[in-house]
Amino acid sequence: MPEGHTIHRLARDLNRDLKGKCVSASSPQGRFHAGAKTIDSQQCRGFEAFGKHLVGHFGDVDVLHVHLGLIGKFRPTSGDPIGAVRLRLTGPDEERNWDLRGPMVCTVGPPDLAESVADSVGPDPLRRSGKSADFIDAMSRRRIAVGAALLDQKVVAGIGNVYRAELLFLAGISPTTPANQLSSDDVMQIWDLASAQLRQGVKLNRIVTVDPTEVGSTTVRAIPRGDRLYVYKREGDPCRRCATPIAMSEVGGRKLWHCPTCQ
DNA sequence: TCTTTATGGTGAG
DNA sequence: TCACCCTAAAGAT
Repeated sequence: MPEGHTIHRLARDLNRDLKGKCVSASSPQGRFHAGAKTIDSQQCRGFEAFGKHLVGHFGDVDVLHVHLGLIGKFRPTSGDPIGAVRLRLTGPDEERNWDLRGPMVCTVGPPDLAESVADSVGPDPLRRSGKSADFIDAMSRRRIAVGAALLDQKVVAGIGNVYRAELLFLAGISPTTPANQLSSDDVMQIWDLASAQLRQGVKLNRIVTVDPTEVGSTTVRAIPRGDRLYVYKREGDPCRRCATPIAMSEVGGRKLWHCPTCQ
């Protein structure tokens, strides 16, 4: 489930378990022997997220870079490794492991690796350094559809296919509007919504964009699966606000859902 | 139980 | 534009 919120949450959880601790690292699957050996038995100095990129600091000079891609998982487990575990990290609690499977990227490099990862993406609304001005500037330079621009990690870091659809619904913007033709109010609204929604995603460890009162719940946590989103994967279902059937199209090479009336 | 699909991104052609 | 990476939940049977 990797959009930006997942990675920021992962960094937080990994820090709670491993930051400041001596960590053992291994590659049960075998494809990351050298990298695991490099960070093995070193002190974990902390993890941080840049959009969908996870960066871990070990010892004085070693940097771990992980990108989960579409199918990667990095989860706490116990017992023998199951399946192809690329990297296993274990802290002082030897019964608890963090197992990485199916990542798109898993490398270890020198200190400037962290910098190059940070520089490879645009502003991240979940980081203090993520500035709305950079987002506004990037949007003004794109003639492509806003629905495509929001998937470009150079424009804004951390938004994926679920959030782009949901944010555009919340903002009431048609996905095919050229990014550089949006009003400055619309662009700022998208940024603020992204910031708030991703932050909630980190807190809940899941994507919930609907207002609980609109689906008969009292809290966001009580919303049943299937009622948590406004448009994503709801083709043909009635819009939660106007009952117009949700439409599906392809924008930026990926499926995008929207309400033709509300947007 | 098997098949399909996916919240991502790269690199070849 | 498409194959690929190669997990795992959801859907089909």
